[in-house]
Amino acid sequence: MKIATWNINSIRTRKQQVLDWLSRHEIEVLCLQETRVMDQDFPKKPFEELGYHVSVYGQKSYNGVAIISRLPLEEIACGFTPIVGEQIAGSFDEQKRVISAIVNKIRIVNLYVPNGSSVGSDKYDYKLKWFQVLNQYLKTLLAESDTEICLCGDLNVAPDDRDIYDPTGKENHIMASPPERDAIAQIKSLGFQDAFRKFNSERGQYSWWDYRTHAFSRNRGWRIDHHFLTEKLYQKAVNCWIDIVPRQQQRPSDHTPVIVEC
DNA sequence: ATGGCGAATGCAATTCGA
Repeated sequence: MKIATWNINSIRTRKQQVLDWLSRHEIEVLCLQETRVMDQDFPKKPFEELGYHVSVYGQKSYNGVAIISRLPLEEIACGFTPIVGEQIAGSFDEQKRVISAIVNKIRIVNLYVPNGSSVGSDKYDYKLKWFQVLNQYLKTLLAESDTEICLCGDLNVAPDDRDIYDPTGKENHIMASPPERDAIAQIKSLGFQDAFRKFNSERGQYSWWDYRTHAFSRNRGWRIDHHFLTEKLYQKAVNCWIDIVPRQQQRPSDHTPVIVEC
């Protein structure tokens, strides 16, 4: 089955592009980030008419995640709280960035990791603290069941220098600073592996390009959208790739879809 | 170093993203 992740930067603006893309590909599960609408405003109907089930967790203007699936979504969990409890989740669910469900016996965890603004800022602190809550969340999921996990989404971190068009100054750059990469390493140490790197070790393949400075036409991008898989699922995976076609279209999202097949 | 673009809000100009 193919599981895709795509930060679409507004479902209102990108609805038709997402529908077209789903119509042209055999995608079983699509994880969306930055839907940027409240749940009642998400256009579920056209996706349901294509034969998908839709589960959303959104808010006005910012953030927002959704899972779109051919098979029914089971054991849906919105936010950190249902998994880790209020004590650990604190106020982190005020921003709608986490949705999870079981599809075809695989637990899908769809994440929109905070961007962090710039190294040393308040938002950067928030990002690092958010990662600590995520760590507890994943530990709990792993301890509670032997279900394989596909963690995917806009992780807003480039795991290594191959994932950045120009790594100069990365120590102080958001999405590449050592504490952010440590957070990614911590997730991996729980038992996750980067699906994309199972099949491709070349540099220069990206999932996000800045709207400004003609970044896309010059391929000045970053690989920040990922699938991290638990061991058995990682072994099962047969391919993982980036589809740059949606980024080439008129009025695109600044991200493009990444797909894993397993 | 700064700003570049695009979306949301809401109707002009500001905030935010990465």
